[in-house]
Amino acid sequence: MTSKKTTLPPPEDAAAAPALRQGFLPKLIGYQIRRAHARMRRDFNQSTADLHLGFRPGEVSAMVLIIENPGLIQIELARELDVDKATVVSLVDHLEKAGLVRRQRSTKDRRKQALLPTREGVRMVQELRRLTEEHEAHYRQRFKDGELRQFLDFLQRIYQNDGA
Amino acid sequence: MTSKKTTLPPPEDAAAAPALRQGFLPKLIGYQIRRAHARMRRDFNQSTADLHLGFRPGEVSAMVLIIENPGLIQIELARELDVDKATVVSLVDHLEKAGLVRRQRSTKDRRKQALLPTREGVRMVQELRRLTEEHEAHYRQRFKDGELRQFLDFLQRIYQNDGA
DNA sequence: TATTGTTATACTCTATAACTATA
DNA sequence: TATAGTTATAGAGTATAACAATA
Repeated sequence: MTSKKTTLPPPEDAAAAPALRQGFLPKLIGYQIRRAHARMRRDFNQSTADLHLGFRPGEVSAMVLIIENPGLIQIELARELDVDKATVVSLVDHLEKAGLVRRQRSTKDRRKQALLPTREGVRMVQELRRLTEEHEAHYRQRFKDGELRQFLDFLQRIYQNDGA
Repeated sequence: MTSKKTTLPPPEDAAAAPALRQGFLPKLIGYQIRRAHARMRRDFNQSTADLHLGFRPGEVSAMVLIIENPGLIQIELARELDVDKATVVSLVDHLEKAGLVRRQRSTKDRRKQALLPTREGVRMVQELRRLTEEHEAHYRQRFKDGELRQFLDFLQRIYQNDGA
């Protein structure tokens, strides 16, 4: 799937080790979700690096949100991404330097920075979308249609904190 | 659930914003898993911080694996945690300084460092287990029994990379 | 006073590369 | 030569605190 140039050991080389006892870990949502996330993130980063794109998951999300909601202000982006406003500043700095978005002070409320995609930004998201879908396909194929819908729903239940 | 002392915006304050358009993001496993993981990790860290324990998810996993497999060597721990061996060195350093594990050179193969829990380590894991189960309960309650089993199975499908 | 954005700073997590010692 | 562990270093990702401009 990806070109492995790392020093990481081959994961789950079935014949290699006699399988460790994991105690109560496998029953923990937190444990399983951490491993699954780390696996996907590493694969994704490797994929973008292979194409000399160097985009990270959070940047793709931000670009999509800006394109879908042109004029989005930074504080709203922070809320949507569930990160601090200071984190968004450096994220947008990076996207702006790459020529993918531009900031525009709101004339109504001059505290606000509206975010707008550039033409290059729109083009890049199209490319990143193709890459992302390709990456996703490797994982989606492990699920039947109904299972995928349910999996996404389960993940959303974790994110939504009303029940907590 | 946790004492919020951060500057993060209140997440999902339903009445606050008119809900952004998310484009294709919600259909992405990668997007949903990233958000879900970030939410759980933040809550967990906050919980341990509140108790002045300061343990992170990866450390709990490592401690459980060492207790369940006394004499585990570092390279095996790295493989199980799916991280580089250098990462394990600093992880074990931390646990050793906290008095929870000790290293013991293998006499058979003096390259290997066997990891053994201290009495204090065993005691700490009992405490961390209680904390972890309490933390998990907030999320588990959003799932029926069958759903939880299926959710854990789905997450494992992501982690296992044979199908990729 | 409260909000938006910014800067400065720091901490966690993790990887890579180069090294030592052992096999 | 290959493996286990270590050290040094660096980068991504994120948070906190203090601040300026604006409301």
